[in-house]
Amino acid sequence: MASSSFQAPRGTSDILPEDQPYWSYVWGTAASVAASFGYERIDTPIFEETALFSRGVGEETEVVEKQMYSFDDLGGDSITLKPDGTAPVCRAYIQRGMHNQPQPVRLFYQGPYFRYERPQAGRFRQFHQFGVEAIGDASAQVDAEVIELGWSWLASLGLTGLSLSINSIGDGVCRPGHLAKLVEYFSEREDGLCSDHKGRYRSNPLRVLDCKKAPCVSVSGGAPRSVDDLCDDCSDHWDELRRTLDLLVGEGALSGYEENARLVRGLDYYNRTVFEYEPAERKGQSTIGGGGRYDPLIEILGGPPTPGIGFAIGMERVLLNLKAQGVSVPGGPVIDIVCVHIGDAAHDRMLALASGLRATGRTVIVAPMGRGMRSQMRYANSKGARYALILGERDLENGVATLRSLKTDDDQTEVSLDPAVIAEASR
RNA sequence: GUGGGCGUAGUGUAGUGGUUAACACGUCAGGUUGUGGCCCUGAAGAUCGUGGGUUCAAAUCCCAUCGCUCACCCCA
Repeated sequence: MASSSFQAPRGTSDILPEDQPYWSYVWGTAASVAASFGYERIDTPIFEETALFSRGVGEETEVVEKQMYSFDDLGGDSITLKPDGTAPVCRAYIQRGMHNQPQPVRLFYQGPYFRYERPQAGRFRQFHQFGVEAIGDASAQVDAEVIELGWSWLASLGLTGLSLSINSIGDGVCRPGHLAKLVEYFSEREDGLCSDHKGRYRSNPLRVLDCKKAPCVSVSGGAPRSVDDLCDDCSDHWDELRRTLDLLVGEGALSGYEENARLVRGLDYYNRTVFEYEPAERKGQSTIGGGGRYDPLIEILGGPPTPGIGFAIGMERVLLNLKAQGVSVPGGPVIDIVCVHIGDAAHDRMLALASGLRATGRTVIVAPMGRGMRSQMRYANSKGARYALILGERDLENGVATLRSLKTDDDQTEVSLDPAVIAEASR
């Protein structure tokens, strides 16, 4: 590996052919599970106006403050590679007038996201998410539907040992009061907080609850819980959510859930319901996906007041766990036939046969030029081909070729130089 | 942004001061006349991440730097 050669940028990776079966399995399953819930695919641009994120995700979030890939384009506009999927989808909802469709509008998406961070296991600068948004319905039943959808996908992939945590963080009515109580609680116990949060609990007390360091964990254990401070509306919503989830658990659609008062989310747009999916092994990243309700967001982005809820699940994290659990996925493409040719005339004739065979649906490779027959046969074998189709000068005169099976010993037949015949023989 | 570990052919490794840096897998070419897998032979492929220092002598010791990786933070 010469140091002068290029490398993929830090935190990015190539998805090599050997990995593609995993990706298409996971992608494909996501699309079909989402479709089975009546969700429709949407693709938004890779980049958006910077302000969409600073306003939508929140000026003071970690993501906006120090993780965005932003730049001025040649026209002088500030552009940002999307760090998040929800804000762009909401932008599209507003811009494309989706409030004129039957509500809620159910959408799903999959694609790359960008955050400038120090990479580690399951965390990259370019990563991929499968996400879902249900916009235009404030009921707790939609929360449960979204939660079930994500769970259903993860389970259908073959992942085991997953867990689901839920919480309610209140809304504009009750959250201010709760935050004030939290600040008061922490101010009385400031000495017990970890060094990171001693001075910072005032600006964002919720962060302390999320802190995994021993001091903060023990202090926040007794902290006021947001679910205890919910206003009537939020409280009803919370009760209704749990009732619906219990129903789903009873039906076996969910294996269970945990109420976690310490669960908060790092993006500002969340309110009421928040949730996370956690993998069996807590090595590396402890969350493979999460989401929540974001009722204020559409209005913040300039649309009519419209409730919404969604989740995003990290593809790389799903794949990490899939591989760790040894889940097997459908294999990649199989080469049906490698065309082995002896002599230029045979090669030229092979080209026509190969296209004819491809037209019948066969996957065909013509062996490399300039190699002996033995070498071409070895090539065919190492490509894992099912058959070698052998054509030499002698055969040209006789109008036949040899179709040799590479999966069974000494199994070959003569075939005429007709794609339909060869396709049939290589069934 | 903070800390730990690691950097030798495409991949995985050996080599801890001394002649042309080794092995396996992989790649390519051969093993007689038109046939793969196993086996055999051969070839290509590494300025030992980079720069500097110590030494008669450095992949090997020291320093710096870059990169990779793991963790913290945060999140998917």
